[in-house]
Amino acid sequence: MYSRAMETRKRLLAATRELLWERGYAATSPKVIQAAASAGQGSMYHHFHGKEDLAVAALEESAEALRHDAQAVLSGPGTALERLEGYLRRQRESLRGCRMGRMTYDADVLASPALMAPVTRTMDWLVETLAGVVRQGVENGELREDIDPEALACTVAAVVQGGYVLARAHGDTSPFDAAVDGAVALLERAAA
Amino acid sequence: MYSRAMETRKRLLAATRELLWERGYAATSPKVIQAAASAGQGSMYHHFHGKEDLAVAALEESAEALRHDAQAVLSGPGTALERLEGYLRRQRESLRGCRMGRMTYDADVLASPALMAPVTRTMDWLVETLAGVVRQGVENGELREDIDPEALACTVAAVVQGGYVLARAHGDTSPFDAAVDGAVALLERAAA
DNA sequence: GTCTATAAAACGATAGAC
DNA sequence: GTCTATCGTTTTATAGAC
Repeated sequence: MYSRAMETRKRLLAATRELLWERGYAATSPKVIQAAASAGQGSMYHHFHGKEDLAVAALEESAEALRHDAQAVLSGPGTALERLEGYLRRQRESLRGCRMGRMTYDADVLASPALMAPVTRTMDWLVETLAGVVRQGVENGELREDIDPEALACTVAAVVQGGYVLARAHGDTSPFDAAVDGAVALLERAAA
Repeated sequence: MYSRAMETRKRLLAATRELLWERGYAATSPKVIQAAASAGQGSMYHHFHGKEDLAVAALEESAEALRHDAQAVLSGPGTALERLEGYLRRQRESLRGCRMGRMTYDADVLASPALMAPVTRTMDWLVETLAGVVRQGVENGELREDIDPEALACTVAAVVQGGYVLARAHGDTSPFDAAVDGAVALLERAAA
């Protein structure tokens, strides 16, 4: 899956990130990671202490990427409303779900503080960042004054996370897109 | 966990329903099901063809219960808006997540049409039922005419499913409650 | 740094006695 | 209907040669 042009350590991380997204932590065995990374068993245990250690490193990379992508939309140009809509509408592989959000339904992840840490940190950061955008909109007079920024931030983040679940249940991206359309329509009525 | 006053078959189903909710399918072994149901290995394989067969039966029971509960709120008394808010606000063990929704992140479930069927059917039913309530509200003149019932239904369902994910990521129910508060506030602005 | 061999445990299922 | 014994596989990790 990954060419040997990349260093073994990086190939292991890239393969793990992909497999964690696709199958979660518990369902991803060291063996399939090694196969996907074209690395032997010895290499994996040389570069990492074990499956958990490798997964934590991979999750932290994915968390960083997620924050980077969201940051680009949320602190980019445009009004607060435009940035919120941009976050909701930005291209997503909706059927694959959220790299972080999906971990909350993996029992092994829940049981490991080290694995949960990047998940909690990333989702908390996301909600706070969204709340900051809403707060700006309210202060600008762009959004109604009676809006609760923390609550609306959670709603927006939940629409995305829940949209993934609906799409995966349906086996098709359309429920994700519909959930976003509905949310955008509601948001536009919340303009001052 | 379950007293022997209940028949073995029912104890197996009750234990499986609980474990599927708590840990998902892949992470639930026949052994822990048997222990929780106070049933031997022989009993389990007498009453069911195997783990998958038992899980399908358990999921179908949980799906039925979920539809029953949602139906009670959504086709109960009150205006369309009151029923939608009732659905969003009704008591949920938000940290436990959704019995159906969580299955969409279990690789073994995704790979089995038999296990996916109740999940797909239930979520599709939920969205359609919510859309029916929205449609009534629009026809009543209770909700604005420019609302897309299918889209708003997906948004409402997504807020709940995503609220669970946020709550589990945060380790605390408050993001779920905040997401619902934000959604209710938006919905009230969509009144005609 | 990477390889192969090995190990202890857990998994899901089956066999056959009672 | 329920029990125990057993099977073949997979999992995660370690050992030790190269």
